[in-house]
Amino acid sequence: MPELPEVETIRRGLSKFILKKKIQKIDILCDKSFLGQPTTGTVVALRRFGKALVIDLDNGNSLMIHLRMTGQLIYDGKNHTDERYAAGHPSENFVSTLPNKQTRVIITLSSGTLYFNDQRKFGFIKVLKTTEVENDSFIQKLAPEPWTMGPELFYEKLQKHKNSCIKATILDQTIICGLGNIYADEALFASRIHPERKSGSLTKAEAKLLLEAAREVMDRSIDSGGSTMATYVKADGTRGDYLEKFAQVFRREGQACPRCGNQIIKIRVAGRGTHICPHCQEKVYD
DNA sequence: CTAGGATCCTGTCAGC
DNA sequence: TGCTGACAGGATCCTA
Repeated sequence: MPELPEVETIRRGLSKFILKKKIQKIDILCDKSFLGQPTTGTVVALRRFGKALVIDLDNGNSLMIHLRMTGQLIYDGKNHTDERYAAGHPSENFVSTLPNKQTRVIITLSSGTLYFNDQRKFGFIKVLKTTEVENDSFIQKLAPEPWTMGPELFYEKLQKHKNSCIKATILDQTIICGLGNIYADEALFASRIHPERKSGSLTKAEAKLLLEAAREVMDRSIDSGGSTMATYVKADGTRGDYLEKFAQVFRREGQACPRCGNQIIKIRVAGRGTHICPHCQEKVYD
């Protein structure tokens, strides 16, 4: 669920609450959700690699966290009058009482508690040596993010995967890193490209437009504190408002296209729900 | 090697 | 009300 902008929002927000605090105890409520041996240590840094968050400790260990579809990180102050910062999968009940049915890991800090909730158990926390983080198989395979990838390289990559749908291609984190289902749809709409176009059919100009659109939609989301769904809340408990304010097509099927007024429709591409304006995003060239 | 589909898991919602 | 199937802001594994 959380895509790059949400994880970046979490990284920034959570830093305020857990930096310099010591992990005193880790309780694992679901074995599948925690890989490696629990560790203690003081939080010295929060880093992000694509959609993965890494918490570095002063004892040489790091916690790599991937929220996947339904993960959520919630910081709760010592008593419930303190700040609470929740981010990830949007869900009111995730935040209401803690721990709850979806709580998988509880990290007790020198002050406050960090809860890892995850309805579908796809996400995980993994203990790694700090020196090995960048060698982790997932992190190691990540492609550059849209801001650091040049349009020429992006175009080359599209040619290499010329027979797959452009949407599937930009969702592949080993090709370009950071986009998920929301921002893929938004970037394709912004650049007027139909998600089912073969990647190899994009012109150099279109590839450049798409890359720039990816940067823009994610910049905008980070600036507004991530996106919102019924259950999404930011790290400080306030809601991100990307979907409400900025999303043009995602989850807007049946509504009028903000650009041309035609009706936005929902289709299925690369196994994912996909939102397009069939008028703005013509399926040409195939 | 690429491309597409199934799969991990829990919960919710639409349609009988 | 109760059942059923589809679907979900992700990534990996298996197959052809």
